[in-house]
Amino acid sequence: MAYDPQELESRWQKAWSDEGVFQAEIDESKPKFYCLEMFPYPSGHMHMGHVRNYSIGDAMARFHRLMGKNVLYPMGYDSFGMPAENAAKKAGGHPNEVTHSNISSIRSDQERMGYSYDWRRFLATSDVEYYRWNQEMFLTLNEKGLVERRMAPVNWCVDCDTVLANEQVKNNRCWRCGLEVVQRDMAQWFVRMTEYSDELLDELDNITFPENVKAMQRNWIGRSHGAHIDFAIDGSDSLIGVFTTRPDTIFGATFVTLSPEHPLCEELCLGTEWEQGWRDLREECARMSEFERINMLKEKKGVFLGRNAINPINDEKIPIYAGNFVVSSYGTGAVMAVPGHDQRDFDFAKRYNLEIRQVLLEKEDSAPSQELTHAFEGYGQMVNSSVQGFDGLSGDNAKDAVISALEEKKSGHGTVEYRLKDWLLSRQRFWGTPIPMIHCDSCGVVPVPREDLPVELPLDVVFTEEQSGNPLESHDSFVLTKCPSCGKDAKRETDTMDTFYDSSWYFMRFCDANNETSPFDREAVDYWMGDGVDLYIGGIEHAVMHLLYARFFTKFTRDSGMNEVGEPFGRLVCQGMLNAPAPYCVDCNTEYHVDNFDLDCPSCGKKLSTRSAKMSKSLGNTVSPEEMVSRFGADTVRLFILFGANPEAGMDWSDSALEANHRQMFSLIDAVDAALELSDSPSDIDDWLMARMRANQKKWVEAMSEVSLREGVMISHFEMLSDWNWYLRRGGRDRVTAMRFLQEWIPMIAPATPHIAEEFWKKIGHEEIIAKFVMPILDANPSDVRVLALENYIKEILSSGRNLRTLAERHSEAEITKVVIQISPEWKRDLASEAISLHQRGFDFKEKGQSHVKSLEAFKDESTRGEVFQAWNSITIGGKKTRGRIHTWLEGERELISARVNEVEVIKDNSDFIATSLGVDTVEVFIAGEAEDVGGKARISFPLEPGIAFV
RNA sequence: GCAGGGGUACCCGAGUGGUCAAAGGGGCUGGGUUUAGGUCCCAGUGCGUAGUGCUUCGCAGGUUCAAAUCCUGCCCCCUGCACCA
Repeated sequence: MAYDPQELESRWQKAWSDEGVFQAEIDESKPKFYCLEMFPYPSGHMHMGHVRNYSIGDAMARFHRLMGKNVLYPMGYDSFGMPAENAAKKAGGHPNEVTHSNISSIRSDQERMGYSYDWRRFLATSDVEYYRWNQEMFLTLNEKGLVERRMAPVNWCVDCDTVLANEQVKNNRCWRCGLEVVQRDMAQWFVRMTEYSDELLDELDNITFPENVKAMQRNWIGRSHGAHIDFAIDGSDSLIGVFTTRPDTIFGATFVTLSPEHPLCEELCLGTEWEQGWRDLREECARMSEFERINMLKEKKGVFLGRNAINPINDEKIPIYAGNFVVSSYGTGAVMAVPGHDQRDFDFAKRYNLEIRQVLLEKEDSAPSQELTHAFEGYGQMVNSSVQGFDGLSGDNAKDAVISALEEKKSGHGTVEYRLKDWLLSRQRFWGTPIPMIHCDSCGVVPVPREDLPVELPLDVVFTEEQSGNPLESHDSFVLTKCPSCGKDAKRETDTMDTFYDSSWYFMRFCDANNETSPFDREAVDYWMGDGVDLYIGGIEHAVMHLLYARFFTKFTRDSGMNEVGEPFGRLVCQGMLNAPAPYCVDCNTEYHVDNFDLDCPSCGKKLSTRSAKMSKSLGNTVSPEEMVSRFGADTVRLFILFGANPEAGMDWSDSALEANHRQMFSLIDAVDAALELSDSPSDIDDWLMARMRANQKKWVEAMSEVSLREGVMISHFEMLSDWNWYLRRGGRDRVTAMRFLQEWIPMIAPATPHIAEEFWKKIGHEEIIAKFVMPILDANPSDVRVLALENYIKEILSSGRNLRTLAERHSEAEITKVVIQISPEWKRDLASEAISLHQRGFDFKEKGQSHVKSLEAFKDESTRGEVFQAWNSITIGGKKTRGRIHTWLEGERELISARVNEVEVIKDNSDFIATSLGVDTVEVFIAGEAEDVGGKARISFPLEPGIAFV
C-alpha cells in the first residue's frame, strides 16, 4: 500500500467530523470518562509541548471509547490576557481580532493532528458568552461574603502596568516579563480564598495528584500550628503580639525582634537616641533589591529600640530589637527570639552579645551544656524553666502546657497561621473580564444587578503603542453609568479579573458549554464531574496557581449549590519536559542558542559541548510540529511522542528516532498488506499467534488504563508486529487466522495512530469506522499457557543453540552440518514432575527433600545414585546463588513437564525450522542414553533444557 | 537549609527481593534478501566460555541462602519553597 499520510489523514479527519463520532452526550447507561487537557492560551501556533500534551490526552480518550466508556473530551482557549493586548498595541488593532485569528490558527493545527475533540463544546474565555458567567459568579462570590475590596500594598509590574498576585511573583520578579516588582498601595479586589485554607490543605491527602504537586501546594498554603503570645512593653500600654510555632521554648526568649516596618517600632523609639538607628535600618531594607537583601541577610543585623518587653510567662524583662531578618508579612511581623533554639536568633545574639539560654535538652537525661556552640532546633525535654511545673515536658505536651499557662494569664492562645493569602483578583488591564461593580458617590460600591449583566468590553477601543495604563479608564461610554441603587451618575469599575479566574471553572463549563441561562446545568456537571475530571493532563508550571484556584472555585460553587463534587480533578498527570540538544559550556554551566553549535563558549572561550535542554525559543532548540507533520504525517509524530517516554518522564527530541518511528509505520503497513494476501492454509502456529494476541491484549489494556502509554504503544506497535513477523517466519499463512488477529490488533493501534488504524480497518472489510468501535476483551483460552510455553521452548533451543554454535565453530575443524539434541532422560523428568507436584502442595524441600529422594525408585540404582541426588538438588533447592528450578520454571513450563510433553516429537516436528535457524543441514534428536552421547552432553540435559552439540 | 523527584550498559529508557547480564527503542557491527533506495528480515552489541562462571545498575557499608530492588551513611543532578518564627 502506498502511504500518503497527508491524503490519508485528512480523509479520515473528515470522516470523523462528518459522522460526529466525538460528540458526547449524557448517557447514564455507560460509565463516563472525562478526559481533559489544560486548555491553551492561543498564541500563534501549536508548539511541541502542546503536541505532547494533546497526544497523550487523545490516546487516552480514544482508548476509553474503545473500552465502551462515554467520553467527554473538549477543547477551548484561555484567551484573555496580556499578549493579545500587547500585540494589539503593536499592530494598532483590537485584542479581540488578534485573539480570534490566533484561535483559528491553533485550532487548525490541532485539527491537523486528528485529535478527537467534541468541537461543539468549543469555548473561548474572552467571548462574552463565557465571561458573562465569570461576572455572574463574581456576584455570587460577593453575596457569600467572599469578595472584599481593600487597600493593600500590591506587587506592581511597571512594564506590564498591572498588579500581580503573590503567586505571580517569582524571586521578586514578574512571572511574565521578568521585570522587578515594586510595592504600591492600592484599593484592590480580593477573593477570600483563605476561608478554604484548611479544606484545600486537608483534602490533598485524599486526591491522586503527583507527590511533587501536593508538596508544592502544601508548601504554598503553609499552615503552621503554634501560639500567639502578647508581650507587654515596660512602661507602655501597647502589646507586641508574636506568633511562634515553638511555645515550648518560651523560657529561652531573651529578646524580642520586630520587623523594621512594624508600626510599634516608631512608637517605641520616637524621640530617643535609638530613633535614627531604626530609621536607617528601615530605609536600608526598603531600598534594597531582593537580590541584595538575600545576600545581605546572611548577615543578621538589628538595632535596639530602647525599650524592654515583658515575657508573660515569667514577667522577665527582655530587650526589644528591630531586625532585618524578620518578615513583616508573615505572622505578626514580630518574633520572640530564642537564641538557644533558633539558629537565626543564635547568630543575632552572638553578634549583639545577648544572652543565650538553653531550655531544651538535646539528648535525654544529659546535663545542660555550659556553652552552646549552635542552636538546637529539635524537640527535647524542657529544662531551666523559671516557673515550676514545666521541666521534663517535651514536644506537644510542652507546647500545650505553655499555651494553657498563657491562656490562663490571658496573654496568649494556641493559633494557626497560613502562608496562603487571599486571591488578589483585580488587574488594571483591558483584556480581561470587567469586574461588575459600580462606584457611586452616595451609595459607595454597588454590584451590577444580575439582569444588567453582562458588562461587555467595548470593541471600539483603539490601541496604540504609546498608550499606557488601562484604556477602559478613558472610555466614557463604558465608564459613565447610573447607580443601580439611587439612579444618580456613577462610574463603572475599570479593573478586570485575573485570567486565572477564567480557568478556575472552565472544566465545568465544558460539561454544558452552550448553556445560555446559567454557567452550567447542575445535572450535566454532576454527571461528567462525578469523582472529578477522570484524567487531567498539563504542565507542572500550574501546580500551585491554576490547580489551587480551580480547587477553591469548585468548593465555592459546591457550597453555592451548583455542583456536587468538591475536588475538580481525579487523576492528574503532569507531562514531562520536552528537551532537545543545545550547546553547553561545562565550565560556565550555561546553555547557549543553537547558533553556537561547534563554536567556543562566548564567555570563557572553551569549546562548547552539547547537552539536552528544555525546548525553548531563547535557545532556539525548538522543533516545529507543522514541519514534522508535513514531512511524516500526524500518526508518526504521535507515535514518536508516545513511544519516546512515558507521559510524566522528560523526553529528548531525536530526529533519527522520529525517522525510525516513521519506518515503523511502513512496517505496520507491510504487515497488514501481507496478511491480506494469504490464503487458507491452517497450521499449528496459528494457535500460537492467537494466544499471543490474547496475552498482549490483556497487558495492553492494563498498561493503557494506568496511562503507561509508552508500555501500551510498545505492545500495540512493536511487540505485536514482532509476533506477526515471527508467525510468518514460522510458516504461518492462514488467512482466517490473520483476519482474526487483525480484527483484534487494529483497534489497539488506533489510540496512538488513529488514521492508519482507520485505513487498516477499512481494508479488512469494515464499513463502520473504528472510532465508533467498542473493543471486546477476549478471555485467554485454557490451552494458551501450554501453546505459548511450547513455542517458547523452541525459541530457547534456538537461543542457546546459537550461542553454542559460535563456540562450536572455534573447536571444530570441519564445516558444521548437524546439530545433535539430547533430551533429558526419563528419570530426570520423573524427578522434575514429582518435585512440581510436591511443590504445589507446599512441600518443604529443605527440611524433608533429602529423605524424600531416597525413597524414590530412581534412587535405588547405586551406580546412578549420585547423579540422581545432584539432579534432585538442582531441581528443588539450587546452588549458592541460584534457586531451584522449581522456583524458576514458568507456569507453562511446569505444565509441559507435568504433562510429560514429548520433547523428541516437538523437536522433530520443528526440525526443518531449527535446522534453518541454526544453519545446519540436519537435526538429530533422541533421549539421552538411547544413542551415542555426542560431546558428552547427555549429562547436561534437563527437562526443557536438552543437551545440544554441533558436529 | 527544607520538601519532592532522580542517578540502570554507547545513548534514551523499563525494571522495586529470586524467572536479571537486566525489557524495548536508538545507534553501531555482522549476515541474508533485494538493490524500483520508506528497504526489509535475522543475529550480535560487559568479559569469559562447547552451556552452568566472573564483573556491572552514583559511591561506601549493612540485612539476606539470594540485592539494581530493602536498610544506613555519603556524593551528584533536577524541580519547588526559603531568615516563614
